[in-house]
Amino acid sequence: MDLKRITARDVAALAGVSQSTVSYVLNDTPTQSISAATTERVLAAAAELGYAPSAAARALRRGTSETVVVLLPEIPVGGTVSAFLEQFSDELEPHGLTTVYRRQRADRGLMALWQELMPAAIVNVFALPLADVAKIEARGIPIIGSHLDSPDERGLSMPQEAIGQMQVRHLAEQGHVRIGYAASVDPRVTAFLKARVAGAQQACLELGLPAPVVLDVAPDARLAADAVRVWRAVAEPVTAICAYNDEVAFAVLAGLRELALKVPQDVALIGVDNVLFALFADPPLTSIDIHTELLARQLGQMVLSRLNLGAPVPDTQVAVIELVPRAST
Amino acid sequence: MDLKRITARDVAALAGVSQSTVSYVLNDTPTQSISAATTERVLAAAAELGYAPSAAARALRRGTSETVVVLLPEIPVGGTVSAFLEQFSDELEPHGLTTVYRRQRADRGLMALWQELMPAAIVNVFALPLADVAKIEARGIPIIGSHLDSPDERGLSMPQEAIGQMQVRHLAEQGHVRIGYAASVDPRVTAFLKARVAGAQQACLELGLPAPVVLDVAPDARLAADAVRVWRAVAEPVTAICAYNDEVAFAVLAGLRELALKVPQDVALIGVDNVLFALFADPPLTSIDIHTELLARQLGQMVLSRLNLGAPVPDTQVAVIELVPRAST
DNA sequence: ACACTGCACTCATACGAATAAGCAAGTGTC
DNA sequence: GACACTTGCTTATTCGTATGAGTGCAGTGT
Repeated sequence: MDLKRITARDVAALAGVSQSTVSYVLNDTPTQSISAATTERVLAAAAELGYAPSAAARALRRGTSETVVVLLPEIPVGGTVSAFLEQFSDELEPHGLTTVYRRQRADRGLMALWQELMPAAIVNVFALPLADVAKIEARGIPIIGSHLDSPDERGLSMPQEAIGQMQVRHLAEQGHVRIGYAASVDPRVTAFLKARVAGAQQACLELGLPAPVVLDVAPDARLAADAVRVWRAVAEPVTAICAYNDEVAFAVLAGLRELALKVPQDVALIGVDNVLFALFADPPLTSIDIHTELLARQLGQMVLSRLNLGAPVPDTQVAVIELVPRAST
Repeated sequence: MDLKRITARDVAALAGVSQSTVSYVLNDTPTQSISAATTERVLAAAAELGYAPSAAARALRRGTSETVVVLLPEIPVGGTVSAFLEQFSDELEPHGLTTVYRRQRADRGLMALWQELMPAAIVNVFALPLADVAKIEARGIPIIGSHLDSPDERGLSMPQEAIGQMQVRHLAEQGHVRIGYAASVDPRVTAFLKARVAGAQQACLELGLPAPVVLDVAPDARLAADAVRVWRAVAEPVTAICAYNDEVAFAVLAGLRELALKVPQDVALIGVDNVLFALFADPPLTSIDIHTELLARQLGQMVLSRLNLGAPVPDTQVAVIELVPRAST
């Protein structure tokens, strides 16, 4: 069988040097100087044999792998988040880092994960046990993330509040006063929902508007129509609705259509995510575009800089969300 | 520093046995019998110390890791596919397998990947160099996948042709004869597009209908309207349109709206993916639901059975696509 | 009393790469 | 010409686990 693992020793034999030399050459070890001639011979031999170092052996020896673990909540995530994750892994790939997604099981703690995978870094999107975080960071493994519910958040904060604020501000600019908020009933997004609602409330407060009327809107046209009736039934009816995202906005739109309300004349509507479908809604749906590629780059840079693989992250906060005004407002 | 790696030797010391015994107990090694008392002591010690075996050391020793690599085409994928991938990794996780996604770079071949990661299995969604496949499978590493363009496909075949067929058959049942096909202009999906169009053509042939009129539809309402004009301009105008997916269908819908054509009276429309938005379209959009969770389970079972971790896959082909009829047809 | 067969362990080694330590040859210094 | 110092390598060891090859001991057969 011609299929044998090609090791550094094979490369060494072909190049006529020792295995150590191969390692020094391929890693460009700064503490060891190697002549140009030898370097070239080793590289040629490695290329000829198609040598690829074993990730396992390297990880074992170094005590840390080239893996970045992203800890996800137990519940699956959709569209925007998965696009973000994909782009994030694209950021790390050029630096030889492999991204691994892990649903954090309740029974296995952070320490077990560290021992098992020896990750180069850990990225989290929810709060972690602080004691474990401290221990692991003491070991030199950066933990980067957005602690949605922790006040002392370092690392990336997805601008959830800013989204709600931007929605309300846009509607206020159009002259709306009584604003409704269409909440998602999906339990997996409650953390995001809370933050966005809070942002909307804050913006109303700042602008001197009455607090937004928050109603749940299930993905069903008839139920959405019921919600719309509630918004319209009060003395000073709601004239503009912020939806948690474009899906909810579409449900509201269907509800409005059922009640023969005109958009935006009777009620204005704004979503979040700027999905392609928003462009083709009737009327086209105003939305908030979340630039996941920027967020991903930012998070990627944070990880890389903490691993000394990239430039330090500039402090400048780029605008990662953008209003996309269309006919629905 | 209280943060030291906990090794099998630590567990052994606490349980009063040798490191080998710990390994035998934890792996339930069939060739070695261990008394019940010792087993219990070891397990207790491991639990107390929070021991987790090092994936790297295990992979190095065994020559194969607990990683399943999914090879993706160079170009990013969206919605349905990423849902599928997520569900796929959920299938493998309970068996201790970690799923890793890799964009296959042109310069690094299969062999390099194998050497680097020593995967337990490889899953591919496009054709691979057959020579490398043979070599790696000879090494006992299953390669499972759908070779979209290879005739001898084993493993999973996403039923792309069946999708086009199902669309046409449904429209034919409604009495439509002249059928249009709205193609996506996105170059990253050409492989899927071709297969779906082929399925539609085949169905037309079988049903004795004229071949479908295939037109590109860019994500733009005006351009979509242009396409609709073409479909309607001929002597026997198209009365029903299959869209590549729901996004394209929405664009077509916007084009139809622009031309004040009634759906489904003037033109019927059917999409693919059954996104939530389809439910809220005006009129609600008939679509094809792809049961990604079933596909993912099927592929997961294939992998597990090839790794002798699960029951052999039953031959029964479950229906992974389903027509969701709504008002648009 | 003897070898003989499991049983339940321990010992020692290998996986492949990284790296500390060693070492020969050359280079410069006074 | 003896000294340290640098360059360019090699040798030996280590990471943590799995596993083949023993080893001691209780029980069984003759």
